Amino acid sequence: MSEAVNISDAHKARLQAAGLRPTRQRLMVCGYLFDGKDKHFTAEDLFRELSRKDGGDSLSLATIYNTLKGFTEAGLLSTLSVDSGKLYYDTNTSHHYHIYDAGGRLLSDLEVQAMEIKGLPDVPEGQEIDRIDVIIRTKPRD
Amino acid sequence: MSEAVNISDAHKARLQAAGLRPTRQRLMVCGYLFDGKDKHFTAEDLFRELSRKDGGDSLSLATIYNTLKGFTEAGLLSTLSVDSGKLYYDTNTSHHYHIYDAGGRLLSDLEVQAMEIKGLPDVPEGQEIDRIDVIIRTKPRD
DNA sequence: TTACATGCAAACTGTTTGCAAATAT
DNA sequence: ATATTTGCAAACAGTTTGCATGTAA
Repeated sequence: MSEAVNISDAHKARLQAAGLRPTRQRLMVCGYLFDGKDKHFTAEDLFRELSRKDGGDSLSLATIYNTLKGFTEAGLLSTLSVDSGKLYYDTNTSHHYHIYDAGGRLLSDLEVQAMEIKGLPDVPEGQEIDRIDVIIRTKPRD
Repeated sequence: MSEAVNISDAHKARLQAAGLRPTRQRLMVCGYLFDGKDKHFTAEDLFRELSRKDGGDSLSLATIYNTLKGFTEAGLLSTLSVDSGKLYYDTNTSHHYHIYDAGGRLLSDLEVQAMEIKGLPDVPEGQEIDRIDVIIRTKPRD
């Protein structure tokens, strides 16, 4: 029965730990994003999702953009560009790969440790590998 | 001495084979793109590059966009999104991977056959792998 | 001479920003 | 009381499009 309070407290703590003030808007975003399931979405997706809640309280699109940017800088989200044109956010901030069904616009995570990439190239002098992005793109079987 | 004519003829043939009329603008683009070296560039990059030729003749930015789109649909170019926000074109249309130095904004090709990806996941029912995009992102060594 | 390509400007999408009002500390 | 955050509208980047003019076949 005190469930809601506890979840809300967890979000508040998460924000504070990240150095972000727990505003109503940020808590709304947390409430939607951090429910245990990994999510992939654009700013527009999140805006639509939060707007259609009948509660009446909402947030502006500009705040969505600012919030997502802040969360990303604070390490609460990661970003991904599958599309060029729009930026995808991912609640999974660990290093992982993706599989993308362009038709269904469906993006899922793949564990790095399930896959192995052999034959990595030498990187230029003074450089090192930051990370490796892998996107497996699928299409309907002919 | 007839070198220039031959190259120009090759571009003309390439366009015609792709079902595209060899206009002055498309030939200019070919002249810059297909010189044997693989190139990675944005529409803006190409526009700047072709604009600064002192010849005087030039092309509009809209034509650059239309031309690049047409070339891509005709299979003369491939595209790539490293950045989200802008679309990169690649003169290498075979299946290959990339290595990207975000600092220097430098993109290079990697041979698919030099690398091997093990542990590919099962794809959803009725789907098959279209292609796999790999981008190795490098950064200065700490 | 006809279908297609070009160039310009205007439209459009995704994202950022300036600033006054609201809110967290 | 002070520093941040919000929301709006305006600005911005990258890209596409409508339409009159120009060009290839």
